[in-house]
Amino acid sequence: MININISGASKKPIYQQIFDQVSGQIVRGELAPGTMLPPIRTVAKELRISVITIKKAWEDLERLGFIYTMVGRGCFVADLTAGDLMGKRSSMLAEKLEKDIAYYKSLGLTLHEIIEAVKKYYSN
Amino acid sequence: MININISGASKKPIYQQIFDQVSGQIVRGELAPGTMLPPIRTVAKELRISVITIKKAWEDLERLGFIYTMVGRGCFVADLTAGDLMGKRSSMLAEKLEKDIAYYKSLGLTLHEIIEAVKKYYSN
Amino acid sequence: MININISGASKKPIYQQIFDQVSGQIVRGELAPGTMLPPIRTVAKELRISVITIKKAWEDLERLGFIYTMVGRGCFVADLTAGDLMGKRSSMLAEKLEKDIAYYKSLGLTLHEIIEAVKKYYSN
Amino acid sequence: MININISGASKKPIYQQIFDQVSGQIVRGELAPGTMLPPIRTVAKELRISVITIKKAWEDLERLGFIYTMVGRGCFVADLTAGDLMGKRSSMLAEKLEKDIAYYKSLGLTLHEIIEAVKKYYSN
DNA sequence: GTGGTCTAGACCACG
DNA sequence: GTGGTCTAGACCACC
Repeated sequence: MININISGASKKPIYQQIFDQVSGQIVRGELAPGTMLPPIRTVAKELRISVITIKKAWEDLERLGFIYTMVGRGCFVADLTAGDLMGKRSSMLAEKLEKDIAYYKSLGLTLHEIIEAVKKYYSN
Repeated sequence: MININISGASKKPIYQQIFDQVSGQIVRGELAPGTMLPPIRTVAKELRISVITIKKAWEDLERLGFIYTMVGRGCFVADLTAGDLMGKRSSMLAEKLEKDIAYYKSLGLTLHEIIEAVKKYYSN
Repeated sequence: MININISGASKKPIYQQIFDQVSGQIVRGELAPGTMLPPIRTVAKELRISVITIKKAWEDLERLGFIYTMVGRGCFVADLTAGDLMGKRSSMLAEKLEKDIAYYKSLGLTLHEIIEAVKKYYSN
Repeated sequence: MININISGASKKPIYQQIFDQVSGQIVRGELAPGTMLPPIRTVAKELRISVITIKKAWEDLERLGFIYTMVGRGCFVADLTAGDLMGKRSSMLAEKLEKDIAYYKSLGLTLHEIIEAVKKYYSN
Protein backbone atom coordinates (compact mmCIF):
# COMPACT_ATOMS: atom_id res chain seq x y z
CA MET A 1 0.00 0.00 0.00
CA ILE A 2 1.15 3.47 -0.80
CA ASN A 3 2.48 5.51 2.07
CA ILE A 4 3.13 9.23 2.13
CA ASN A 5 4.22 11.57 4.88
CA ILE A 6 3.93 15.30 4.50
CA SER A 7 6.18 17.52 6.56
CA GLY A 8 5.09 21.10 6.98
CA ALA A 9 8.50 21.79 8.48
CA SER A 10 10.34 20.85 5.30
CA LYS A 11 11.23 23.61 2.91
CA LYS A 12 10.45 21.32 0.00
CA PRO A 13 7.11 22.00 -1.69
CA ILE A 14 4.49 19.42 -0.82
CA TYR A 15 4.12 18.10 -4.36
CA GLN A 16 7.82 17.39 -4.43
CA GLN A 17 7.79 15.58 -1.11
CA ILE A 18 5.07 13.37 -2.54
CA PHE A 19 6.98 12.86 -5.76
CA ASP A 20 10.14 11.89 -3.93
CA GLN A 21 8.41 9.40 -1.68
CA VAL A 22 6.31 7.72 -4.34
CA SER A 23 9.12 7.55 -6.90
CA GLY A 24 11.32 6.12 -4.18
CA GLN A 25 8.79 3.39 -3.40
CA ILE A 26 8.48 2.52 -7.07
CA VAL A 27 12.19 2.49 -7.71
CA ARG A 28 12.74 0.27 -4.70
CA GLY A 29 10.05 -2.11 -5.91
CA GLU A 30 7.78 -1.53 -2.92
CA LEU A 31 5.00 -0.64 -5.34
CA ALA A 32 4.58 -3.42 -7.88
CA PRO A 33 4.14 -2.59 -11.58
CA GLY A 34 0.49 -2.43 -12.56
CA THR A 35 -0.63 -1.48 -9.07
CA MET A 36 -3.38 1.11 -9.19
CA LEU A 37 -2.62 4.19 -7.18
CA PRO A 38 -5.49 5.44 -5.05
CA PRO A 39 -7.61 8.14 -6.74
CA ILE A 40 -6.13 11.60 -6.36
CA ARG A 41 -9.20 12.81 -4.53
CA THR A 42 -8.85 10.03 -2.01
CA VAL A 43 -5.20 10.75 -1.41
CA ALA A 44 -5.96 14.44 -1.12
CA LYS A 45 -8.57 13.77 1.53
CA GLU A 46 -6.33 11.44 3.51
CA LEU A 47 -3.38 13.81 3.49
CA ARG A 48 -5.64 16.81 4.09
CA ILE A 49 -4.25 18.71 1.15
CA SER A 50 -5.61 19.99 -2.14
CA VAL A 51 -6.38 17.66 -5.04
CA ILE A 52 -4.31 19.88 -7.26
CA THR A 53 -1.21 19.37 -5.21
CA ILE A 54 -1.50 15.60 -5.59
CA LYS A 55 -2.26 16.06 -9.25
CA LYS A 56 0.97 17.96 -9.74
CA ALA A 57 2.99 15.22 -8.07
CA TRP A 58 1.22 12.57 -10.17
CA GLU A 59 1.94 14.57 -13.35
CA ASP A 60 5.64 14.68 -12.54
CA LEU A 61 5.61 10.96 -11.85
CA GLU A 62 3.96 10.31 -15.20
CA ARG A 63 6.28 12.63 -17.10
CA LEU A 64 9.28 10.75 -15.78
CA GLY A 65 7.72 7.40 -16.59
CA PHE A 66 7.08 6.11 -13.07
CA ILE A 67 3.33 5.82 -13.55
CA TYR A 68 0.85 5.97 -16.42
CA THR A 69 -2.66 7.30 -16.51
CA MET A 70 -5.78 5.85 -18.07
CA VAL A 71 -8.36 8.59 -18.02
CA GLY A 72 -11.51 7.49 -16.33
CA ARG A 73 -9.83 4.41 -14.91
CA GLY A 74 -7.00 5.59 -12.73
CA CYS A 75 -3.24 5.83 -12.45
CA PHE A 76 -0.99 2.78 -12.42
CA VAL A 77 2.60 1.98 -11.53
CA ALA A 78 4.61 1.64 -14.73
CA ASP A 79 6.30 -1.61 -15.62
CA LEU A 80 9.91 -0.58 -15.38
CA THR A 81 12.45 -3.15 -16.42
CA ALA A 82 15.59 -3.54 -14.36
CA GLY A 83 17.42 -1.56 -17.04
CA ASP A 84 14.91 1.28 -16.93
CA LEU A 85 15.20 1.41 -13.18
CA MET A 86 18.97 1.64 -13.23
CA GLY A 87 18.76 4.26 -15.95
CA LYS A 88 16.29 6.34 -13.99
CA ARG A 89 18.17 6.03 -10.77
CA SER A 90 21.47 7.02 -12.28
CA SER A 91 20.04 9.94 -14.22
CA MET A 92 18.22 11.18 -11.11
CA LEU A 93 21.46 10.80 -9.22
CA ALA A 94 23.79 12.33 -11.75
CA GLU A 95 22.06 15.67 -11.75
CA LYS A 96 21.95 15.97 -7.99
CA LEU A 97 25.35 14.48 -7.19
CA GLU A 98 27.08 16.84 -9.55
CA LYS A 99 25.70 19.88 -7.72
CA ASP A 100 26.18 18.39 -4.28
CA ILE A 101 29.80 17.54 -4.81
CA ALA A 102 30.53 20.90 -6.36
CA TYR A 103 29.18 22.38 -3.15
CA TYR A 104 31.26 20.14 -0.90
CA LYS A 105 34.33 21.02 -2.91
CA SER A 106 33.52 24.72 -2.54
CA LEU A 107 33.73 24.24 1.21
CA GLY A 108 37.24 22.93 0.72
CA LEU A 109 36.49 19.32 1.60
CA THR A 110 38.80 16.59 0.39
CA LEU A 111 37.46 13.43 -1.20
CA HIS A 112 38.44 11.54 1.91
CA GLU A 113 36.52 13.88 4.20
CA ILE A 114 33.39 13.61 2.08
CA ILE A 115 33.48 9.83 2.16
CA GLU A 116 33.96 9.77 5.92
CA ALA A 117 31.00 12.13 6.33
CA VAL A 118 28.85 10.00 4.06
CA LYS A 119 29.65 6.90 6.08
CA LYS A 120 28.84 8.69 9.30
CA TYR A 121 25.47 10.02 8.18
CA TYR A 122 24.42 6.94 6.25
CA SER A 123 24.08 4.84 9.38
CA ASN A 124 22.00 7.47 11.22
CA MET B 1 40.46 40.00 -4.71
CA ILE B 2 36.90 38.85 -4.36
CA ASN B 3 35.48 37.02 -7.31
CA ILE B 4 31.82 36.19 -7.92
CA ASN B 5 30.03 34.56 -10.83
CA ILE B 6 26.28 34.77 -11.20
CA SER B 7 24.52 32.15 -13.23
CA GLY B 8 21.10 32.96 -14.57
CA ALA B 9 20.73 29.34 -15.56
CA SER B 10 21.01 28.13 -11.97
CA LYS B 11 17.86 27.64 -10.00
CA LYS B 12 19.61 28.93 -6.88
CA PRO B 13 18.60 32.43 -5.84
CA ILE B 14 21.26 34.98 -6.65
CA TYR B 15 21.87 36.01 -3.03
CA GLN B 16 22.61 32.39 -2.22
CA GLN B 17 25.00 31.97 -5.12
CA ILE B 18 26.90 34.97 -3.78
CA PHE B 19 26.83 33.66 -0.23
CA ASP B 20 28.12 30.25 -1.29
CA GLN B 21 30.98 31.64 -3.31
CA VAL B 22 32.15 34.20 -0.77
CA SER B 23 31.84 31.87 2.20
CA GLY B 24 33.73 29.27 0.18
CA GLN B 25 36.57 31.67 -0.51
CA ILE B 26 36.78 32.62 3.16
CA VAL B 27 36.66 29.09 4.45
CA ARG B 28 39.36 28.04 1.99
CA GLY B 29 41.53 30.97 3.09
CA GLU B 30 41.47 32.69 -0.29
CA LEU B 31 40.19 35.81 1.44
CA ALA B 32 42.49 36.70 4.32
CA PRO B 33 41.04 37.76 7.69
CA GLY B 34 40.72 41.54 7.94
CA THR B 35 40.40 41.98 4.19
CA MET B 36 37.88 44.67 3.38
CA LEU B 37 35.09 43.60 1.08
CA PRO B 38 34.21 46.06 -1.69
CA PRO B 39 31.22 48.34 -1.00
CA ILE B 40 27.94 46.69 -1.87
CA ARG B 41 27.14 49.37 -4.43
CA THR B 42 30.36 48.59 -6.24
CA VAL B 43 29.67 44.88 -6.26
CA ALA B 44 26.11 45.49 -7.38
CA LYS B 45 27.28 47.60 -10.29
CA GLU B 46 29.90 45.07 -11.36
CA LEU B 47 27.50 42.14 -11.24
CA ARG B 48 24.64 44.19 -12.73
CA ILE B 49 22.25 43.18 -9.98
CA SER B 50 20.30 44.93 -7.28
CA VAL B 51 22.01 46.33 -4.18
CA ILE B 52 19.32 44.67 -2.11
CA THR B 53 20.47 41.28 -3.31
CA ILE B 54 24.10 41.91 -2.30
CA LYS B 55 22.89 43.28 1.01
CA LYS B 56 21.03 40.08 1.74
CA ALA B 57 24.08 37.93 0.96
CA TRP B 58 26.29 40.13 3.17
CA GLU B 59 23.74 39.88 6.01
CA ASP B 60 23.81 36.11 5.82
CA LEU B 61 27.60 36.13 5.83
CA GLU B 62 27.62 38.38 8.90
CA ARG B 63 24.99 36.36 10.71
CA LEU B 64 27.08 33.21 10.29
CA GLY B 65 30.24 34.98 11.38
CA PHE B 66 32.15 35.00 8.11
CA ILE B 67 32.37 38.78 7.99
CA TYR B 68 31.76 41.70 10.35
CA THR B 69 30.54 45.20 9.65
CA MET B 70 31.97 48.45 10.91
CA VAL B 71 29.29 51.00 10.30
CA GLY B 72 30.49 53.75 8.05
CA ARG B 73 33.73 51.96 7.23
CA GLY B 74 32.80 48.77 5.45
CA CYS B 75 32.65 44.99 5.79
CA PHE B 76 35.65 42.85 6.66
CA VAL B 77 36.54 39.19 6.58
CA ALA B 78 36.33 37.78 10.10
CA ASP B 79 39.35 36.32 11.83
CA LEU B 80 38.37 32.70 12.06
CA THR B 81 40.70 30.42 13.94
CA ALA B 82 41.40 26.99 12.56
CA GLY B 83 38.96 25.60 15.09
CA ASP B 84 36.21 28.01 14.08
CA LEU B 85 36.71 27.09 10.46
CA MET B 86 36.38 23.41 11.12
CA GLY B 87 33.33 24.05 13.24
CA LYS B 88 31.67 26.14 10.57
CA ARG B 89 32.51 23.76 7.80
CA SER B 90 31.15 20.78 9.62
CA SER B 91 27.96 22.52 10.73
CA MET B 92 27.35 23.74 7.20
CA LEU B 93 27.94 20.24 6.00
CA ALA B 94 25.89 18.44 8.58
CA GLU B 95 22.62 20.03 7.58
CA LYS B 96 23.07 19.44 3.89
CA LEU B 97 24.62 15.99 4.08
CA GLU B 98 21.80 14.71 6.21
CA LYS B 99 19.22 15.67 3.58
CA ASP B 100 21.34 14.53 0.67
CA ILE B 101 21.96 11.11 2.08
CA ALA B 102 18.33 10.68 3.01
CA TYR B 103 17.59 11.34 -0.65
CA TYR B 104 20.15 8.88 -1.94
CA LYS B 105 18.77 6.26 0.41
CA SER B 106 15.27 6.96 -0.86
CA LEU B 107 16.49 5.99 -4.33
CA GLY B 108 17.53 2.65 -2.90
CA LEU B 109 21.26 3.24 -3.11
CA THR B 110 23.60 1.28 -0.88
CA LEU B 111 26.42 2.96 1.01
CA HIS B 112 28.88 1.39 -1.39
CA GLU B 113 27.09 2.76 -4.45
CA ILE B 114 27.03 6.26 -2.99
CA ILE B 115 30.73 6.21 -2.28
CA GLU B 116 31.52 4.97 -5.77
CA ALA B 117 29.38 7.73 -7.25
CA VAL B 118 31.06 10.35 -5.09
CA LYS B 119 34.48 9.19 -6.23
CA LYS B 120 33.39 9.28 -9.84
CA TYR B 121 31.96 12.77 -9.72
CA TYR B 122 34.65 14.22 -7.49
CA SER B 123 37.35 13.82 -10.08
CA ASN B 124 35.28 15.41 -12.87
CA MET C 1 -13.37 -11.40 -38.35
CA ILE C 2 -13.24 -8.19 -36.44
CA ASN C 3 -10.03 -7.50 -34.63
CA ILE C 4 -9.41 -4.83 -32.02
CA ASN C 5 -6.39 -4.01 -29.91
CA ILE C 6 -6.67 -1.72 -26.92
CA SER C 7 -3.55 0.04 -25.76
CA GLY C 8 -3.50 1.31 -22.21
CA ALA C 9 -0.32 3.19 -23.04
CA SER C 10 -2.02 5.32 -25.67
CA LYS C 11 -3.44 8.65 -24.65
CA LYS C 12 -6.37 8.15 -27.01
CA PRO C 13 -9.64 7.34 -25.28
CA ILE C 14 -10.57 3.69 -25.63
CA TYR C 15 -13.79 4.34 -27.55
CA GLN C 16 -11.78 6.25 -30.11
CA GLN C 17 -9.18 3.54 -30.48
CA ILE C 18 -12.02 1.16 -31.24
CA PHE C 19 -13.62 3.55 -33.66
CA ASP C 20 -10.37 4.12 -35.52
CA GLN C 21 -9.61 0.45 -35.89
CA VAL C 22 -13.07 -0.66 -36.96
CA SER C 23 -13.58 2.22 -39.37
CA GLY C 24 -10.15 1.49 -40.78
CA GLN C 25 -11.03 -2.15 -41.39
CA ILE C 26 -14.26 -1.16 -43.09
CA VAL C 27 -12.72 1.49 -45.27
CA ARG C 28 -9.98 -0.88 -46.34
CA GLY C 29 -12.57 -3.53 -47.20
CA GLU C 30 -11.36 -6.00 -44.60
CA LEU C 31 -14.89 -6.12 -43.22
CA ALA C 32 -17.33 -6.90 -46.02
CA PRO C 33 -20.62 -4.99 -46.33
CA GLY C 34 -23.45 -6.78 -44.56
CA THR C 35 -21.14 -8.50 -42.10
CA MET C 36 -22.70 -8.66 -38.67
CA LEU C 37 -20.61 -7.17 -35.91
CA PRO C 38 -20.45 -9.23 -32.71
CA PRO C 39 -22.83 -8.14 -29.92
CA ILE C 40 -21.42 -5.35 -27.80
CA ARG C 41 -21.55 -7.49 -24.68
CA THR C 42 -19.38 -10.08 -26.37
CA VAL C 43 -16.86 -7.51 -27.50
CA ALA C 44 -16.87 -5.91 -24.07
CA LYS C 45 -16.13 -9.23 -22.41
CA GLU C 46 -13.33 -10.09 -24.83
CA LEU C 47 -11.65 -6.73 -24.49
CA ARG C 48 -12.28 -6.60 -20.74
CA ILE C 49 -13.78 -3.13 -20.92
CA SER C 50 -17.13 -1.56 -20.18
CA VAL C 51 -20.14 -2.11 -22.47
CA ILE C 52 -20.72 1.62 -22.38
CA THR C 53 -17.40 2.20 -24.07
CA ILE C 54 -18.20 -0.18 -26.94
CA LYS C 55 -21.63 1.37 -27.24
CA LYS C 56 -20.07 4.80 -27.70
CA ALA C 57 -17.73 3.57 -30.43
CA TRP C 58 -20.61 1.81 -32.23
CA GLU C 59 -22.70 4.99 -32.04
CA ASP C 60 -19.92 7.00 -33.63
CA LEU C 61 -19.57 4.39 -36.37
CA GLU C 62 -23.29 4.51 -37.04
CA ARG C 63 -23.43 8.30 -37.01
CA LEU C 64 -20.72 8.42 -39.68
CA GLY C 65 -22.43 5.74 -41.77
CA PHE C 66 -19.91 2.93 -41.37
CA ILE C 67 -22.44 0.59 -39.79
CA TYR C 68 -26.21 0.41 -39.34
CA THR C 69 -28.28 -1.04 -36.55
CA MET C 70 -31.29 -3.30 -36.86
CA VAL C 71 -32.94 -3.18 -33.48
CA GLY C 72 -33.14 -6.58 -31.90
CA ARG C 73 -30.96 -8.17 -34.57
CA GLY C 74 -27.57 -6.51 -34.34
CA CYS C 75 -25.20 -4.14 -36.07
CA PHE C 76 -24.01 -4.60 -39.66
CA VAL C 77 -21.29 -3.17 -41.86
CA ALA C 78 -22.83 -0.65 -44.24
CA ASP C 79 -22.72 -1.13 -47.99
CA LEU C 80 -20.45 1.67 -48.99
CA THR C 81 -19.93 2.19 -52.71
CA ALA C 82 -16.47 3.01 -53.97
CA GLY C 83 -17.53 6.64 -54.21
CA ASP C 84 -18.83 6.69 -50.65
CA LEU C 85 -15.56 5.24 -49.44
CA MET C 86 -13.48 7.85 -51.17
CA GLY C 87 -15.78 10.54 -49.85
CA LYS C 88 -15.54 9.29 -46.31
CA ARG C 89 -11.84 8.81 -46.46
CA SER C 90 -11.19 12.27 -47.77
CA SER C 91 -13.55 13.97 -45.33
CA MET C 92 -11.95 12.10 -42.42
CA LEU C 93 -8.59 13.13 -43.74
CA ALA C 94 -9.40 16.73 -44.45
CA GLU C 95 -10.18 17.62 -40.88
CA LYS C 96 -7.09 15.99 -39.47
CA LEU C 97 -4.67 16.97 -42.19
CA GLU C 98 -5.59 20.61 -41.91
CA LYS C 99 -4.70 20.65 -38.21
CA ASP C 100 -1.61 18.53 -38.64
CA ILE C 101 -0.14 20.66 -41.36
CA ALA C 102 -0.91 23.86 -39.48
CA TYR C 103 1.12 22.36 -36.67
CA TYR C 104 4.03 21.41 -38.89
CA LYS C 105 4.04 24.89 -40.33
CA SER C 106 4.07 26.36 -36.84
CA LEU C 107 7.33 24.52 -36.23
CA GLY C 108 8.76 26.32 -39.22
CA LEU C 109 8.92 23.31 -41.52
CA THR C 110 8.97 23.80 -45.27
CA LEU C 111 6.78 21.73 -47.56
CA HIS C 112 9.85 19.87 -48.72
CA GLU C 113 10.86 18.97 -45.17
CA ILE C 114 7.40 17.67 -44.37
CA ILE C 115 7.35 15.45 -47.42
CA GLU C 116 10.78 14.05 -46.64
CA ALA C 117 9.66 13.30 -43.09
CA VAL C 118 6.49 11.62 -44.30
CA LYS C 119 8.49 9.40 -46.64
CA LYS C 120 10.88 8.48 -43.87
CA TYR C 121 8.19 7.55 -41.36
CA TYR C 122 5.89 5.86 -43.85
CA SER C 123 8.32 3.06 -44.53
CA ASN C 124 8.97 2.37 -40.85
CA MET D 1 6.35 41.33 -29.41
CA ILE D 2 4.65 38.20 -28.25
CA ASN D 3 1.34 37.40 -29.85
CA ILE D 4 -1.18 34.84 -28.68
CA ASN D 5 -4.67 33.96 -29.89
CA ILE D 6 -6.98 31.84 -27.80
CA SER D 7 -9.74 29.94 -29.52
CA GLY D 8 -12.63 28.80 -27.36
CA ALA D 9 -13.81 26.74 -30.31
CA SER D 10 -10.68 24.61 -30.37
CA LYS D 11 -10.74 21.34 -28.51
CA LYS D 12 -7.17 21.90 -27.46
CA PRO D 13 -6.76 23.04 -23.85
CA ILE D 14 -5.90 26.71 -23.56
CA TYR D 15 -2.49 26.14 -22.02
CA GLN D 16 -1.56 23.98 -24.96
CA GLN D 17 -2.70 26.52 -27.51
CA ILE D 18 -0.45 29.01 -25.77
CA PHE D 19 2.43 26.58 -25.66
CA ASP D 20 2.11 25.78 -29.35
CA GLN D 21 2.02 29.40 -30.42
CA VAL D 22 4.86 30.61 -28.24
CA SER D 23 7.11 27.65 -28.99
CA GLY D 24 6.36 28.19 -32.66
CA GLN D 25 7.41 31.83 -32.47
CA ILE D 26 10.62 30.90 -30.68
CA VAL D 27 11.49 28.09 -33.03
CA ARG D 28 10.91 30.34 -36.02
CA GLY D 29 13.12 33.02 -34.51
CA GLU D 30 10.32 35.57 -34.18
CA LEU D 31 11.16 35.88 -30.50
CA ALA D 32 14.86 36.62 -30.11
CA PRO D 33 16.91 34.80 -27.45
CA GLY D 34 17.13 36.78 -24.23
CA THR D 35 13.83 38.55 -24.84
CA MET D 36 11.86 38.89 -21.63
CA LEU D 37 8.38 37.49 -21.86
CA PRO D 38 5.69 39.67 -20.35
CA PRO D 39 4.84 38.82 -16.72
CA ILE D 40 2.36 36.00 -16.45
CA ARG D 41 -0.13 38.22 -14.65
CA THR D 42 0.01 40.71 -17.49
CA VAL D 43 -0.53 38.05 -20.13
CA ALA D 44 -3.36 36.59 -18.08
CA LYS D 45 -5.08 39.95 -17.88
CA GLU D 46 -4.68 40.64 -21.60
CA LEU D 47 -5.99 37.25 -22.65
CA ARG D 48 -8.69 37.34 -19.97
CA ILE D 49 -7.72 33.96 -18.59
CA SER D 50 -6.37 32.69 -15.30
CA VAL D 51 -2.77 33.26 -14.25
CA ILE D 52 -2.48 29.58 -13.58
CA THR D 53 -3.27 28.66 -17.14
CA ILE D 54 -0.45 30.87 -18.41
CA LYS D 55 1.79 29.47 -15.72
CA LYS D 56 1.18 25.96 -16.95
CA ALA D 57 2.07 26.90 -20.52
CA TRP D 58 5.20 28.70 -19.31
CA GLU D 59 6.20 25.64 -17.26
CA ASP D 60 5.93 23.40 -20.29
CA LEU D 61 8.00 25.86 -22.30
CA GLU D 62 10.67 25.89 -19.63
CA ARG D 63 10.70 22.12 -19.25
CA LEU D 64 11.36 21.73 -22.97
CA GLY D 65 14.06 24.37 -22.91
CA PHE D 66 12.35 27.12 -24.89
CA ILE D 67 12.49 29.63 -22.07
CA TYR D 68 14.20 29.95 -18.70
CA THR D 69 13.01 31.56 -15.51
CA MET D 70 14.81 33.83 -13.11
CA VAL D 71 12.63 34.02 -10.04
CA GLY D 72 11.82 37.58 -9.15
CA ARG D 73 13.08 38.85 -12.49
CA GLY D 74 10.97 37.22 -15.15
CA CYS D 75 11.01 34.62 -17.91
CA PHE D 76 13.31 34.84 -20.91
CA VAL D 77 13.59 33.25 -24.32
CA ALA D 78 16.35 30.65 -24.22
CA ASP D 79 19.38 30.96 -26.43
CA LEU D 80 18.89 27.98 -28.69
CA THR D 81 21.69 27.28 -31.10
CA ALA D 82 20.84 26.21 -34.60
CA GLY D 83 21.63 22.65 -33.59
CA ASP D 84 19.34 22.81 -30.57
CA LEU D 85 16.56 24.15 -32.73
CA MET D 86 16.86 21.39 -35.26
CA GLY D 87 17.03 18.85 -32.48
CA LYS D 88 13.91 20.21 -30.82
CA ARG D 89 12.02 20.50 -34.03
CA SER D 90 12.80 16.99 -35.11
CA SER D 91 12.04 15.45 -31.74
CA MET D 92 8.74 17.35 -31.56
CA LEU D 93 8.01 16.18 -35.07
CA ALA D 94 9.05 12.57 -34.70
CA GLU D 95 6.57 11.87 -31.95
CA LYS D 96 3.65 13.42 -33.77
CA LEU D 97 4.46 12.28 -37.27
CA GLU D 98 4.71 8.69 -36.20
CA LYS D 99 1.16 8.74 -34.85
CA ASP D 100 -0.23 10.78 -37.72
CA ILE D 101 1.14 8.53 -40.39
CA ALA D 102 -0.01 5.41 -38.59
CA TYR D 103 -3.47 6.95 -38.70
CA TYR D 104 -3.29 7.79 -42.40
CA LYS D 105 -2.14 4.28 -43.11
CA SER D 106 -5.05 2.90 -41.11
CA LEU D 107 -7.35 4.74 -43.51
CA GLY D 108 -5.74 2.81 -46.33
CA LEU D 109 -3.89 5.75 -47.86
CA THR D 110 -0.87 5.16 -50.04
CA LEU D 111 2.29 7.18 -49.62
CA HIS D 112 1.52 8.98 -52.85
CA GLU D 113 -1.96 9.98 -51.69
CA ILE D 114 -0.61 11.36 -48.43
CA ILE D 115 1.97 13.48 -50.20
CA GLU D 116 -0.60 14.85 -52.62
CA ALA D 117 -2.86 15.74 -49.71
CA VAL D 118 -0.02 17.43 -47.86
CA LYS D 119 0.79 19.53 -50.91
CA LYS D 120 -2.84 20.51 -51.31
CA TYR D 121 -3.35 21.56 -47.69
CA TYR D 122 0.05 23.19 -47.26
CA SER D 123 -0.75 26.02 -49.64
CA ASN D 124 -4.11 26.80 -48.02
C1' DG E 1 7.69 44.44 -9.16
C1' DT E 2 8.61 39.30 -10.43
C1' DG E 3 7.52 34.00 -10.22
C1' DG E 4 6.30 29.69 -6.86
C1' DT E 5 3.06 27.29 -4.21
C1' DC E 6 -1.34 26.08 -2.39
C1' DT E 7 -6.38 26.35 -1.68
C1' DA E 8 -11.44 25.37 -2.60
C1' DG E 9 -14.59 24.64 -5.83
C1' DA E 10 -16.42 24.14 -10.47
C1' DC E 11 -17.31 21.88 -14.97
C1' DC E 12 -16.14 18.48 -18.55
C1' DA E 13 -14.75 13.91 -20.82
C1' DC E 14 -14.14 9.09 -20.10
C1' DG E 15 -15.64 4.39 -18.39
C1' DG F 1 -16.63 6.36 -10.31
C1' DT F 2 -12.13 8.10 -12.62
C1' DG F 3 -8.77 12.04 -14.29
C1' DG F 4 -8.37 16.86 -17.09
C1' DT F 5 -8.99 21.67 -17.19
C1' DC F 6 -9.95 26.17 -15.53
C1' DT F 7 -11.17 29.73 -12.13
C1' DA F 8 -10.37 33.36 -8.36
C1' DG F 9 -7.84 34.44 -4.75
C1' DA F 10 -4.30 33.92 -1.27
C1' DC F 11 0.47 33.85 0.77
C1' DC F 12 5.40 33.43 0.18
C1' DA F 13 10.37 34.17 -1.57
C1' DC F 14 13.13 36.88 -4.46
C1' DC F 15 14.76 41.19 -6.73
